[in-house]
Amino acid sequence: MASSELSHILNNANANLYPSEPSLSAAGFPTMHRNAMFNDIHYCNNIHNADGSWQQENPQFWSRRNVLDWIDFHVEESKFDATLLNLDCCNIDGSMLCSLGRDTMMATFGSLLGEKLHQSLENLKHKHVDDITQNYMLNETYELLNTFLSDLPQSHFNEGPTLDSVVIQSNPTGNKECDFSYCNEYKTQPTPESDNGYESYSESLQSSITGSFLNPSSPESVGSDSDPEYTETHYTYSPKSFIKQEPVEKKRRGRPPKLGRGSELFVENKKNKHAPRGTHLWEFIRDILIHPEKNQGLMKWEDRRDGVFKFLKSEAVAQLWGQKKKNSSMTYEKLSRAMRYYYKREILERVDGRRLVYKFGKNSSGWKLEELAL
DNA sequence: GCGGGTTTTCCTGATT
DNA sequence: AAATCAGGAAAACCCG
Repeated sequence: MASSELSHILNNANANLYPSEPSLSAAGFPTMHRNAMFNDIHYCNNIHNADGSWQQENPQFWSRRNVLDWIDFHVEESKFDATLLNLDCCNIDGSMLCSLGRDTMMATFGSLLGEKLHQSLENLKHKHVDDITQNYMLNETYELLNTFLSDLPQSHFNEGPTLDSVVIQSNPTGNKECDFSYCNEYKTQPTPESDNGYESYSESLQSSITGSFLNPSSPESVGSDSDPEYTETHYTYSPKSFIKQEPVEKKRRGRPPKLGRGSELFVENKKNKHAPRGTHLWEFIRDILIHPEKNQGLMKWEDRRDGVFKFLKSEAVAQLWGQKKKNSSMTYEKLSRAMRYYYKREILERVDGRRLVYKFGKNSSGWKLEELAL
């Protein structure tokens, strides 16, 4: 940690220990009697918070500087004596911070500050997970609407504006490169001074969840998703519904779906191309986990070393998997059945008694820190 | 075309 | 009560 940053913390803390204007923060509003949620989400103007970007960013993606700013804010607010801080513990990035449990937090920062930090972190995590869910649903709606509009017979609407043009026109930056799909998950931009080698914002956008996960990093998965042979789905419009129609009628993979689960209105497109080689489910899951900057709160490591992980947004992950396999009817229930088959092959190990928690087994690879370091 | 591997789909029943 | 887990069965699809 840079010594300037240390002194930054200590100075701020000391200034609060011996304030010239008691009970007023630098921003001029009382620091007492505000709940943690309010502080974390709505406070924006504290001048001590030199960078401030931690407030809008998912804690998973915080830089070391963000973590420091966040600790600084809470040290300052709780009038904690910063000289008691083990400063080595502050030199971590967001993903490491998020892996600390409540007990570790208390042991590291003391029961008072530790509890406060833990609460704050949980609030911020939940806030961002909720954002992701909302955006995910928004994006789905967008895609449906957009496909619907673009495939309407032109005589009906006389070449009216597409959803894209509407969205883009209302976007002051006019950045047409920004594919709406999943990009909204990046509601806020990362800090320009990002110090940990994360991708730039635009790069993140371009390789947004869809793109990046469709190009798994494992050797087996190379080029797995740049399928030029992607066959477009066609739709017909009728006053009652709009129905996807395959150019060539092919049977759906797996047991024939039973009619009656929404299939009357929306006949799913069926796979009409080979699933790319190497796009195994466990690799897809692994790649979400090893790219925390793109993970967006979908999954998290429970025990990084042992390969224990948890689904945070099980249905969202299933939808992504379905999107990758061009199967919009994928659900967590089906995905989890495939996951359970991995137990026998020891690609996964069972984790008893914990919902949505799995563990990589000895026949999986590419997730261990040592492997990734290579 | 065949067979093995890997899902996908559906299902029943149990557990949390 | 709803979500999740467990695992059997059957089928689809890929690949060698």
